[in-house]
Amino acid sequence: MADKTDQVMELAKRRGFLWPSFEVYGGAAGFYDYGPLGATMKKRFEDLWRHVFVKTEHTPMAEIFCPRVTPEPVLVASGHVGEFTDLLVTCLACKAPTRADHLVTAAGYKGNAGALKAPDIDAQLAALKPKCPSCAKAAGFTPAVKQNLMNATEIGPGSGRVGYLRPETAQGIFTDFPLLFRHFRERLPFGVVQLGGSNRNEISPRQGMLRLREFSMMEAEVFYDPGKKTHPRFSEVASRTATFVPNADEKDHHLTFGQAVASGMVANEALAYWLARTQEFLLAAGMDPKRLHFRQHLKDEMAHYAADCWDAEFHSDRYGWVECVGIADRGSYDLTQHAKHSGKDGKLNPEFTRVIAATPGIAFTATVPVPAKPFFPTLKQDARAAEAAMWEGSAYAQEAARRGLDTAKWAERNERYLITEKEVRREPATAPLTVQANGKDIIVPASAYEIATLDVTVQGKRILPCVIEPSFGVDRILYALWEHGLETGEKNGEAYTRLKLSPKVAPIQVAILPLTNKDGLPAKAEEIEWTLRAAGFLTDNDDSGSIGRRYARQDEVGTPFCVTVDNDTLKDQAVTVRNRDTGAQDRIAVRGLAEHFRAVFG
RNA sequence: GCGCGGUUAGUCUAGUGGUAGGACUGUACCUUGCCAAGGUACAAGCAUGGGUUCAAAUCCCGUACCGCGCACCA
Repeated sequence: MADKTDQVMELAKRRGFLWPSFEVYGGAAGFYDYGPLGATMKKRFEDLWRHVFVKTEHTPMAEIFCPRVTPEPVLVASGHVGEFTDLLVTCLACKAPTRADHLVTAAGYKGNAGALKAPDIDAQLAALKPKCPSCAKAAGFTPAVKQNLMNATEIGPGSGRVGYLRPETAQGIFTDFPLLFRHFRERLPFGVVQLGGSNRNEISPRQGMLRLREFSMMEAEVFYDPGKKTHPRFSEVASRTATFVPNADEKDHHLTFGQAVASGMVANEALAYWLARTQEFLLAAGMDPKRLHFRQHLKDEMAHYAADCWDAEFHSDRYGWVECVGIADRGSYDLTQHAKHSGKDGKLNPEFTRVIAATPGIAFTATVPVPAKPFFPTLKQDARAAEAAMWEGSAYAQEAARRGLDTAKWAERNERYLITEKEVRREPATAPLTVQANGKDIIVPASAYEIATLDVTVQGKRILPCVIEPSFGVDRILYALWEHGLETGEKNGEAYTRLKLSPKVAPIQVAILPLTNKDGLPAKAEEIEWTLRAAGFLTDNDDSGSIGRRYARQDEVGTPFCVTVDNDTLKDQAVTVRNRDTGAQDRIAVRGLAEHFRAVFG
């Protein structure tokens, strides 16, 4: 009993969309080749994504391309080196490495050894005293160490510099952030996208296209001022509707994106905007709207740094709801990590903390008590603490705090305003001042301090931008388009398959079919085909078998239009254009054919 | 990683130890003149390694790959 997945995979393999990689050598789990039609469709699909997320996006957007081989420190900072791990021990006698959980299980441990932490593994090994599978001696093992599950490699021969194939494309964008910020002329927001391959050495690749060891991603990292997670064009998407599954009740809510923000279901406007754009893209690519929803991560599923996270999920007959896009408000987590790890002496790398323009109109004037000449000799060891207390208790400091300005020059903050303080006046104090410092009241005599009046101007704010990340799994979505597009039924009592691919991603846009192989029709068909190719269309030319058979072939690979060349064509210079979905036929002049299709394909 | 099931042409499938069969697809020619018509011919297969046996697609063991469950899972 072939279910939809079987039908899709059978069709994909038979017609050149998708092939198991390296099959003549026995294959390799978790890898697929895109065949001629699949590769073309993938390319069109990615170009459609660029159209939505770069070309027609009002936020300034740019595409970059980074290497897949990534030096270890980058992935230490991102947390991947610490996360993708298994435990490994080494035999003290023969130095052969073994996976610790296997060893423990083989020695009789009941339960899930894979869930044991390193100290538990060590304890089990000490108790069970297993033999080394390599040398058969029970000589003991080294303590368990974490073995990373990323695909490791070397950078340079024998240099010992460790690298990994990246598990996501995002890190290249984050590490380039200082350069990108400059490229965008130091203004937020802006977005950077990357399309490319990533690798995860999955323990157990499963479910066809849904869990691969090498896969393609399309990721956008959109950087925002943390205080301004809005989008100027939100009104254009606010009235569109979608199905939301919030973590509060895990039920379907049919709402507009505007309502989802207003009700607080989606954390902020910018995030909701990217959800809407994601929906727009997926529907344009051909996903079934009834089989698409947005599911909010459960509270324990959400990473601790994520302010909010929604997955776009498509519904598959066999697999149920499948995540294919993750849209996360990642806060400033990634930039913070890279700022910390690439910084010196434990300080944030200033390359990652960015000065942005100030909000106008927050300059003010206020007074602050400042030490006069006798201050230090008078107060002696309490002087430093008293000075700080005077500053903190001043009208100036209180006004600054009220306005959210951080005036503490020594503060290690991710976010602070850059201010200039200009002293406009200084007057002698008229009364003693009492401050609390070092756990006691300290009286500062009037002779020991003066009153300074400061003009304060906010020049800008030093921040770590936060980021909203729409991250697309290419292979999963392509699978969804095949499954959602697949239409099986009967035609004249025979099984009939139609693949209703969106014209925007179909690998063949127009098939040219000479009605017969006589009377110069094939030559005419070829001439017409080349006209269309020259106009930029993806075409196929099929003169084999009956016309019905050829329509069926094209329907099966999702070709939206067939052009039939008949004997009349030679006389009237017109062809029949047949619509895949409706079967409708139009007579179109050859001369205007390219223009006709240009209009149809948009 | 553990467990269960599977692997025969491009695809689907028959085949309980004795020459691997069919359907569909494909290609060529004839035919056909707008929705998988017909004829003729051709091409194409037992995942892999070992074992048992006079003889293995078939029985046994290992491996790879595929699917499912469990485990794992930015």
